Amino acid sequence: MTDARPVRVRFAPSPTGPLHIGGVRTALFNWLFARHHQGKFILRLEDTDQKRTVPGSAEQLMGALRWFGLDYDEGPDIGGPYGPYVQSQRVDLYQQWAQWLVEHDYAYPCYCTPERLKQVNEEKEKRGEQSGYDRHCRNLTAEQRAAREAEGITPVVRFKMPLEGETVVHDLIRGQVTFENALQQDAVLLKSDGFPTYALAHVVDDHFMVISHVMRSNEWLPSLPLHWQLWDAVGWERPQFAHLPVLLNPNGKGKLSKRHAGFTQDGKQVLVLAKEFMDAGYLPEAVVNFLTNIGWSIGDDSEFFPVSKTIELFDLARVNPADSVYPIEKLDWLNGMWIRSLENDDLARRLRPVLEAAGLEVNTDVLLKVTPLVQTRIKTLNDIVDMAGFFFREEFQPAASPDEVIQKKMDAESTRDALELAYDHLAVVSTWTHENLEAAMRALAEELGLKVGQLFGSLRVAVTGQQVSPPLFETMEIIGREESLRRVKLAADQVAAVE
RNA sequence: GGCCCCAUCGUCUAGUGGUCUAGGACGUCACCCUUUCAAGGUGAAGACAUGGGUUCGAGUCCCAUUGGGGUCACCA
Repeated sequence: MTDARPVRVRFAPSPTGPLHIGGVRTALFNWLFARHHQGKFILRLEDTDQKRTVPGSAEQLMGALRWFGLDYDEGPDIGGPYGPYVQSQRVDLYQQWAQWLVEHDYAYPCYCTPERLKQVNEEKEKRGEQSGYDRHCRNLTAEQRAAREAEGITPVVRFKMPLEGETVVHDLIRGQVTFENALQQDAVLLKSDGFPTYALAHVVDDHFMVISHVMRSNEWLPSLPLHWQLWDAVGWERPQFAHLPVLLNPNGKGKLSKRHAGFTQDGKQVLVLAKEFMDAGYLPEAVVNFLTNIGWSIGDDSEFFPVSKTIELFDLARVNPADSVYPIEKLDWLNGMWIRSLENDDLARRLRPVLEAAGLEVNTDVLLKVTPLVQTRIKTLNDIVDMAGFFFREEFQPAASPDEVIQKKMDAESTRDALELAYDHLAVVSTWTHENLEAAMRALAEELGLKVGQLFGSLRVAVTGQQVSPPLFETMEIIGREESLRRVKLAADQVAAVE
């Protein structure tokens, strides 16, 4: 890159609803690029469509970016030297430049009604021609314009696309792309409500905000010739462009969307919204790590690494131009990797709100002891509720059925006997440590001619109420002698009832 | 349909003309470890879409075909 301008990139979403994971990815790549080059990452809100703007979504969006660690240097809520960073607050600027374009014959007012536009299209279709505006108002005389104005029609402003030749654009990821001008449209720049369209607004803003690189999803590539010509018309120095590959639906069809995402093989719903990832118990580090491995690779075969490493090595040249189905199954793996990499108190700190949200009362001492036990066993933070919620429940919930206590090749009677003997042996264990407990129970299993799996299995269900749990004796150690014994007794009685 | 982009295991990817009988990861399967479940260890199956060129030599370059995606708004 020979561009000497300081790196300034932006993420420019429109606050029209919840943030999509694809948006997070676009933001992430911009952020990585900025951080790698010690440049600035800017957040700009593109709220020029009054009808679609939904209140509160801007705040949610900013919250999500922060949750993912994508801090911006300039933005709506923090300001900056080139503000305001909300397009609805810059309408005068766009109108001024729309006016300038008209005065310099790069654009023209168009008085056509939506009805006429629709009619033109239908007729063209009937004749088998390409659809599109017929440029009816492009060559109106001053008198004709005056007449329309006199009728009280508020025009839109359309760009005068060159009628001949071609526009050769340059994309950092794909190289040169050539478009035929005759096939382009005279796009609307300023709507009749006085607000600009994306084409005008982003060019004006990118210029006045001194944006050096425009990195956006490749859905924008087809409109690049229009933007390219617009930059030429106003005569400003163009930023460099990079059109990022998009995320595709895992179920095969189309770009990733809430509507069509579907379910994975194991029946889990495919997550699409940023908030869904936040709520599902994923670590921001894991989601960021996950996203960096799609369409970009670090180059050395590793896939689990901190974002600091990504910043260090991030390079647009390594961005894969092909779209990709997002490998959602890797997220669980990466999340597990990240969970296992956390220090105990850090993991405990993140686990606490999950337990509290499930209505459990969290004792810090217990949590700190439970955390290492679940660390290799949970894929998401939320998994702790099912795996170890019993540590924090007010009242013990025994297994739903005594059948769960009874292990294979055993019956109610032998199980009850084993449990009662276990009770006696546990009651006299010298010091209540998991080592002592395990030694005592192994001895008992041998004495009874049971496999450890049989005895331990019954005890596990007795003590935890679950077939799957953290290691049995560590669990009993945390629960304590009295409560453990009570539960063993309870299970023995429960089994006895079916004899 | 027009235009544009893209094309390596099921999926994410490495691969920038010879080191590719194509490497890694997730997932899957098997075995080991093991008190359940995980984690961990070992191993297995699994891909250059097709057809033409260019070249001494092509996964890598060119063309076509096929397939996929995007886009054709007074939405971004």
